[in-house]
Amino acid sequence: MNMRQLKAFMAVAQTLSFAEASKKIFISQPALSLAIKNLEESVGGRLLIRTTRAVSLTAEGKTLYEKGRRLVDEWDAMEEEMRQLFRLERGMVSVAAMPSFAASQLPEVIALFRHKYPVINVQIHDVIAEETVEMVRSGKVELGVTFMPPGMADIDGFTKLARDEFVSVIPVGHPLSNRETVSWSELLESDFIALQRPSMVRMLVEKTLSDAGIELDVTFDSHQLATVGRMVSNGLGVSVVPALCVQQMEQLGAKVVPIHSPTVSCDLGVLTNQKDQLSVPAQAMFDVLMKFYSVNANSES
Amino acid sequence: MNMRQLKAFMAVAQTLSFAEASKKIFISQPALSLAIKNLEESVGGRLLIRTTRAVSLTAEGKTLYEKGRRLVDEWDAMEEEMRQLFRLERGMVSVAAMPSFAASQLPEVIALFRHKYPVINVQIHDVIAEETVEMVRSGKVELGVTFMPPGMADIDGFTKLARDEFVSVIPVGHPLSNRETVSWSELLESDFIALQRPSMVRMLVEKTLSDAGIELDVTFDSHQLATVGRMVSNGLGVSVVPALCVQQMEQLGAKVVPIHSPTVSCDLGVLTNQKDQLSVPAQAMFDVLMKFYSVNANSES
DNA sequence: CACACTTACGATATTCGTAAGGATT
DNA sequence: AATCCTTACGAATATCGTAAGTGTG
Repeated sequence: MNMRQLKAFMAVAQTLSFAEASKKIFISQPALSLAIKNLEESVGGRLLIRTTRAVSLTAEGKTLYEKGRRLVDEWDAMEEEMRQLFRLERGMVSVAAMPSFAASQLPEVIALFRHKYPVINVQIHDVIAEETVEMVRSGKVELGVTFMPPGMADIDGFTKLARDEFVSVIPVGHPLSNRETVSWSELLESDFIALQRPSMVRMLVEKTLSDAGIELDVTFDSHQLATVGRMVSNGLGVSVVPALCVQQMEQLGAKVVPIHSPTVSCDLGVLTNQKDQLSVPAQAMFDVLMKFYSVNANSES
Repeated sequence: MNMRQLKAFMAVAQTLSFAEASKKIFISQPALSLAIKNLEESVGGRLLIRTTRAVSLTAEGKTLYEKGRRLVDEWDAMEEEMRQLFRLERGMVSVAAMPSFAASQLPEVIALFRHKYPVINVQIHDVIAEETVEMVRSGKVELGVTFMPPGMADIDGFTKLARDEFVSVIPVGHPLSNRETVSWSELLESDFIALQRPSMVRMLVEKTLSDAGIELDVTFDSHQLATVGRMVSNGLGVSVVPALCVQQMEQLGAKVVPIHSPTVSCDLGVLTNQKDQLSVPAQAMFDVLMKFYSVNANSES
């Protein structure tokens, strides 16, 4: 007994005619006849009663028809679903991203992805950088977008998207707000607004400054980048954020100025769990991310 | 995609090894390899990740494994059930029988059937003769055992089992109780106990007597043959029943004596719905019935 | 080198379509 | 005679097993 035979039987059971059924399933009528014969031999008895003028089901045939209908439907649904999965006409991809990325570039990336694959669902986990790593490692998500801290650079499954140079965020009207660049020492003459720990951005800033022997005095801190931006634009002080967030900060009404001495920089990239191969939708999302940054890089050069 | 390929995939998914899986499903390992390859081509992408040392499932492979497990289980169950149906290792037969048969020979027949086919369930409908015919005609039961009234002899789907000559039932100690035979006129000198209408037995007795110009005066009547028998054995009167019921009447303590002038007789037989072929269990029951009566006929000759 | 999967290839089995046969209306 | 299913048979396709190939630990 095989699926072809069962489908042949179902077609005959529905039409009660070998001739019609054979057209329905696109085989010749003798081929159908043979398929039914073999099916009957396989199960050990008659399923159909053929008189020269009419075809009907035996009691056992009726049983098989009832059971078979569900099975064939499920089979076809499964087959179609598998094809859809590979054609990206169905499916889901789960992505974790650190807040500074989730709030800045990610919506654009998702819009691009969604435009290209309109029926693939995207599950975003907006979590701190450390948890992004953890979620990828544990398999809760397939992709994670985060900064790769310079120290732990040899985790495999990290693909660099771009190098990010941190920039200062300064209120409009502040003495430094129209400068081409500012130095840390100039910046720290104003009150400093930082992200609350634990935060990768906060950590990178602190580490760079402490390496350079500069002391950071944090006047205000907040969990949300948007709050930091708003505080700056209201003149409460200055801050430093990844270049990722330039647009966001400007929209919040603050000025953005590059910093030097020392620069704070970090690699932005995609994490994947190397022991699992990416699903088709995850690979597609990965490609969209890569393309997004390669296009951006080209436009900048 | 076909069932063989799916089963091959399930085996690999379970063992995570082509070599082991191939042993499990009794094909060579290259044949398995090819089956998986073809399955992957059919669905349009990779289901398994093969490194030289380990096999694992892709995300899509996991989906197929989950869906496929149910489907394969249901398939195997269906296949086995169909085979069991034809091997009479599963199934049911529904039989209608008129009360005089249901209460006399039927238990023996069922015991024989059950001994031969211990797992086939038997559904008995103990109904009056007219309803036996109706239940077969409407398909509620596959077989009906009843008398075929002489008038409507050309209903097809009737197979004669035996000719039944009605006998008189007489209390022990009654003047006629030790006779070889009795005539109707002798019998009707005593009070007559009959089955209540509607009853095929009652109808046959009345018809025969009225054809012979004999008037029947019914003193008592009852629905149940057992009650009639008990009433006779308690000396309330005499009755006439099908020869089928001889044993039952004797067990109830009455004497049974053949009658003549005129004899009442009728064909006992099996009704089937000619437009439906019998199911395997119904055919088996039919055969048991036929054998039961051919053996009985032989033993009497 | 050993192990595990893939590819190559000839043999076997299955399935197919065309043509002919048989039975019923 | 027309219709419908079955049988016959050669061709095409699929599947199989053996043997050789490939890549990794």
